[in-house]
Amino acid sequence: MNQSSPEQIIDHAKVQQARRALPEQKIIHGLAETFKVLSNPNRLKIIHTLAQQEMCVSDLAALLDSTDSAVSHQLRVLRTMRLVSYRKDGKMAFYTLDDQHVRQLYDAGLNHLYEDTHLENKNPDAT
Amino acid sequence: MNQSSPEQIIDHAKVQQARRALPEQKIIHGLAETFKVLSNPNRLKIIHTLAQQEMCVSDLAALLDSTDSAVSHQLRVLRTMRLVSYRKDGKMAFYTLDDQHVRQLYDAGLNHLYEDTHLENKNPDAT
DNA sequence: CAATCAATTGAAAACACGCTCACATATTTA
DNA sequence: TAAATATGTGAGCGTGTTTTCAATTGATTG
Repeated sequence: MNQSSPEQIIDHAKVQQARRALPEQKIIHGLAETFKVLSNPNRLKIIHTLAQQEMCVSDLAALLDSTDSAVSHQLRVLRTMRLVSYRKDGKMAFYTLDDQHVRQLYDAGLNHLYEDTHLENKNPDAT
Repeated sequence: MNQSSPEQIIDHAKVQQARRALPEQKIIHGLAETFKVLSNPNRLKIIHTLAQQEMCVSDLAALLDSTDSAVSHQLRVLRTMRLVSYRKDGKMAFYTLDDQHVRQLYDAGLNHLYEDTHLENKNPDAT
């Protein structure tokens, strides 16, 4: 926080009105968290892929041209946020996307980007 | 990139199919950029506020309980991404949101978060 | 013109992120 | 049981992001 604020407010009424219009801190922070998880290319690819099918760690690593370890770390992030779930089969772990609202945000982002970029949507993933 | 990948692929066909299903790098990176700008609480508040009304730098600083300088730096980020525009009036600068698609993503995020919060607060504990 | 004020800027500090590396764990196979 | 395999984890390193701080710019005011 900023205890010492010698900053000059220009329009008190406007600031107060805007303050009332803001969502609570809890909501804003949750929202930032949600968008942050979508702000990394490799996590986006994981989300995109696991939205369509389950996949094990080493195949994801191959897909992302990354290492098992790096992918495992990312999956832990997604697990902690309860965005993915997995089933164990022997020594392997098959992950799937387990959060509909993140998927919808991902799709919304994709659609807007395609509109803006004037590209054709080459991804018939409207399941 | 990862040139030396001694990692073992389990299901070649699945990896290849998933690779074809991925959007191009350019799209994925743009998407990550878009979400990244929404991944910071103060930027979210700025976006929320400027979507409703114009506001000058020092009032935004008061609203966010931050400093003029910090806010100015954030506004530069948003300006660079062409998400906000501003008009100068004397020594003051009044900013407004100038990107409809980021606003829609913000709203989509908010809606989903509210939905989720309402749903998950229902605790079916009493059986 | 000097003082004041809103805003901006550059550099550095403070902090957060993502990867690698080495090792641990658990399961299967020889 | 020993070796191999798939995954998970903690520490540490390089990098990027956000804030702070001091200084600057440009516009107003006394």
